[in-house]
Amino acid sequence: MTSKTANPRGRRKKAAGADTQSPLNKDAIIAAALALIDRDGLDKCSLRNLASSLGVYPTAIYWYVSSRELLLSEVLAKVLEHVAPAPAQRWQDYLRAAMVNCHDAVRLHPNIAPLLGSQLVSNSSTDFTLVEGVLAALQQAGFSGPALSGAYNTFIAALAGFTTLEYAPLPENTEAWQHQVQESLRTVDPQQHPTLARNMDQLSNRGFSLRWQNGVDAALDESFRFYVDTILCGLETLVARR
Amino acid sequence: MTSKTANPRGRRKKAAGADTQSPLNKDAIIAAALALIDRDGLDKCSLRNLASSLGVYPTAIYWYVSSRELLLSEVLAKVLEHVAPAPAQRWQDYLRAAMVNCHDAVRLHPNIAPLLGSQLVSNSSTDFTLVEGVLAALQQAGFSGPALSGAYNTFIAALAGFTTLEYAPLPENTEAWQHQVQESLRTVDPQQHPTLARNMDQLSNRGFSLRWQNGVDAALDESFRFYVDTILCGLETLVARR
DNA sequence: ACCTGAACACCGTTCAAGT
DNA sequence: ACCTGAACACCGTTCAAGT
Repeated sequence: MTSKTANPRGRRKKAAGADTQSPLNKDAIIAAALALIDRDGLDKCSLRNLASSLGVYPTAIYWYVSSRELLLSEVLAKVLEHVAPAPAQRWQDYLRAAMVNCHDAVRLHPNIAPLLGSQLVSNSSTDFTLVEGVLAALQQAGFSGPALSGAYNTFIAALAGFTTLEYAPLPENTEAWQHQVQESLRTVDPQQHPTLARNMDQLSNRGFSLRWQNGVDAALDESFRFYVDTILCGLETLVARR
Repeated sequence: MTSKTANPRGRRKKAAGADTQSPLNKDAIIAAALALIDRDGLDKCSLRNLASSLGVYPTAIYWYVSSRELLLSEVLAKVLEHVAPAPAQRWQDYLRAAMVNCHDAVRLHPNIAPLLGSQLVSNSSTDFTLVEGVLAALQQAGFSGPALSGAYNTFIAALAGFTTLEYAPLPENTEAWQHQVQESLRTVDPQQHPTLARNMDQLSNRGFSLRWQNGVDAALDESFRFYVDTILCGLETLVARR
């Protein structure tokens, strides 16, 4: 790699996998950050690595973005750009589509999963499309007043919950840690944990906290469908009780 | 503060809020880490700050703990130590108690919330008490085979989901950011987002992604009860359909 | 066995300076 | 307006050395 200071013309440096040397702008920074996250993971997306991939000095990024935290929240917003579904006849279809869209979006960029659990709250992108859509669907379902906000928070939590866990990064000790988990599952005491022992074949590497791979290597699509059904059935039943 | 190198006797240094100078051990390290997280937040819990609070050199901690990541997962395990409820007659009561216990545990240590979303998966503490209890409850409910693992993953995801979001850390710009959120809520277009506009008084600072405070300053207890009801109703309805 | 102390390879962010 | 370049105050982790 060439030295950073050996750049006498002041021209944009050419990094290894750098994109075009077009003028820097916010969208290009966000796109490059997402590419870096997809390739190397969330904590490898430092401002220094990001700047290097863009062929600029680290501090140049601060002209367009005020902090790493806000940059990452914009990356998440970009990933979730199109999760708000098209209007649907049945409110159940709208909510189901939102959950599936969110799941699909994160599956394409699994390394942003930790952001889903901690930044979805502070989205604030003034884009209330999904918020309005979910509220309208829940109101159509029959929720109003305090129950509407309860149902809304329930749904948003459900939207993030499963997917956050499914793609949560597992320890990097891929060698030792994986065998340790497998060993602890193999030595489960059937006296002490009978239900676990009896269903081990179904749960091994498929159940949360019983896995040594995450959703990238061991998808949980069947459980996700069950999860979506549970949320929608729960909302249906609750609204019928009023 | 006294210099770190001015410690000629080799005695334990006395830090500002340090505990007893008892011999270092894993439990003391975990307890000190949790105290530091409670006081200053998750990312202020560096090995260096932690060591300083224990009156030792940063690298001393590595004798007891192999990495910061595993230390934090042990801190989470300690916080969730007693979430597994006592056996209950009705499976619904067991699952509800587990969710309430988890919520209560995190409420006491809200700054660990991000760990809940990303480390609960890799618990691996060989403590399968909760896993077995949840599986037994779901089997008692009537789930078996693939549906059991679907129900299990659904419940674990539900266990972490709401609480993770409720206590997720919001941007530190408490001055500017809070007003920005409030302003964007005040200027919501009733034409474009009618349901949101009509229910703004219920949702302002109470709805996810419509808040400028997190669960510490603005609890969401009512929504949480709604959420628990939704999960349990959903599972009840799904099992009845089989 | 347990801890010190130096060192390595990083971080995010601020700020003055260039063009 | 936009970027460079140096600097500040940090990081996690490794490893040799002490006791």
